[in-house]
Amino acid sequence: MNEIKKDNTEEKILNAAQEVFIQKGMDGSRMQEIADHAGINKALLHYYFRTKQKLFEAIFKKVFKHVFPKIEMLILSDKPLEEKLGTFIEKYIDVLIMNPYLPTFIIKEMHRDPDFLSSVMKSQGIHPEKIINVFEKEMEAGKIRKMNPKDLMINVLGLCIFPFATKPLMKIMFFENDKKKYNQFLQNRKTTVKEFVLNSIIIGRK
Amino acid sequence: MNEIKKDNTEEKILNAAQEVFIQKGMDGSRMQEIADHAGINKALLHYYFRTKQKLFEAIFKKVFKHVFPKIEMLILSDKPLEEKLGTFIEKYIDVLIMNPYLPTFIIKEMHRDPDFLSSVMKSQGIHPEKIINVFEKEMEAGKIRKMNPKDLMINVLGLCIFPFATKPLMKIMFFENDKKKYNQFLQNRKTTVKEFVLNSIIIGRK
DNA sequence: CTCTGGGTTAACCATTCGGTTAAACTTTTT
DNA sequence: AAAAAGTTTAACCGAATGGTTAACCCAGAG
Repeated sequence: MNEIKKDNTEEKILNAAQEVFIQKGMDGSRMQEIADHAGINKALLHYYFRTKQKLFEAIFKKVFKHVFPKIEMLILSDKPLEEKLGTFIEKYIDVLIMNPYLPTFIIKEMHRDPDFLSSVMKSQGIHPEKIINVFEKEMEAGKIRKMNPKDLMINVLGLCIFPFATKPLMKIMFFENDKKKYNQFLQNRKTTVKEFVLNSIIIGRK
Repeated sequence: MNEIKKDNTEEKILNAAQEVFIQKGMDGSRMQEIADHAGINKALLHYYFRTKQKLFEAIFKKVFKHVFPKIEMLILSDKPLEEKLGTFIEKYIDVLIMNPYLPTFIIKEMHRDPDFLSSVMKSQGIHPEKIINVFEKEMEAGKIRKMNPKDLMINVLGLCIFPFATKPLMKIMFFENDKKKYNQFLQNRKTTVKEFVLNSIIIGRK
């Protein structure tokens, strides 16, 4: 019983905290609101996670992993680059469609406490060099246009993430605040971003 | 004297508020900190701008204009699209280099209060349709690849803005936290983004 | 010279918020 | 069944925060 109950409460707290923190950020969130959301007493929050800071860090670490999914396998596989990049873009946009507030949350909080971001990244072991190496090899082999591979990576990430990070603006500017139109646009992005990137980097495409 | 003094104080407040708000956001900023920054008393802040909300709105409106610079003239001029897009990207990245915290600020606050964003946009009279029309004409004329012009606009904006919005992450991931390397990268972006976009959309380029 | 009125300040107020305490309740151990 | 250990709650605390008040300062008008 103990186990089940404990897990249950801790999980309820984590879910509630994630929802509130992601929507309002560390500064905008209140412990009371998280407690209400989890259907428990505020003191219980402090019982499980002593301070707001500790609770927030738990959430941030948990959420951060989603932003850097296990893409390495994909990119490091032995399929042709065109295919690898294409599937990455599709899968990644799918992840973002499922977690649309994630980019904004990370962007907000990485500026608030860059040192913490730094420590989280170290503990996660993120190695862009591997992917960069793949790009470089393809360039040397004349498969794709020569460019700074860091630019390429950043461009792909930016094209995927940007519409999510700026959702309210996009919705107003381009889609008359229509949720459906905007969501359809995001779905299409899986194709359009792929096309845009591949057209740019694949030599002699079409 | 009165005039000078008043303008002076109001300006000092606006400058201080802008600096603090942009770095810490509405939620993370304290009226006391803004007062200290402006070298005045906290009560004086409330004397000039009755509430934190009103002060914040003044800053947001002021700052928002920078994000949507007067690009229309540029895009609507009669130069070839290639040149127009190129100069836009250069000028816009220059604006961002001068105001690097701007994108994060806007992203943060547009999520906190989308209705306010909406009202600000209406009052500013932003018309992406004009630019979209230009793109559509060029596509019909066979000058650039056919695609959703909204995607094109969003891609260009995203490629420009993304590295600024994610500065701490970028610095750690790609530039060993080295400010100079990162700044050099941003400078180069003016060229690399231009190349990336034009390679993708100009038919038969190179 | 004094009176007026905007600009400025110190002191204060009410509320909110993160965090603590002590007691009650529940489950596990002995 | 009693003690021990773990979980949950109501009540409370001190600091921080947005906002107010009342008085002060001082330039310009009469």
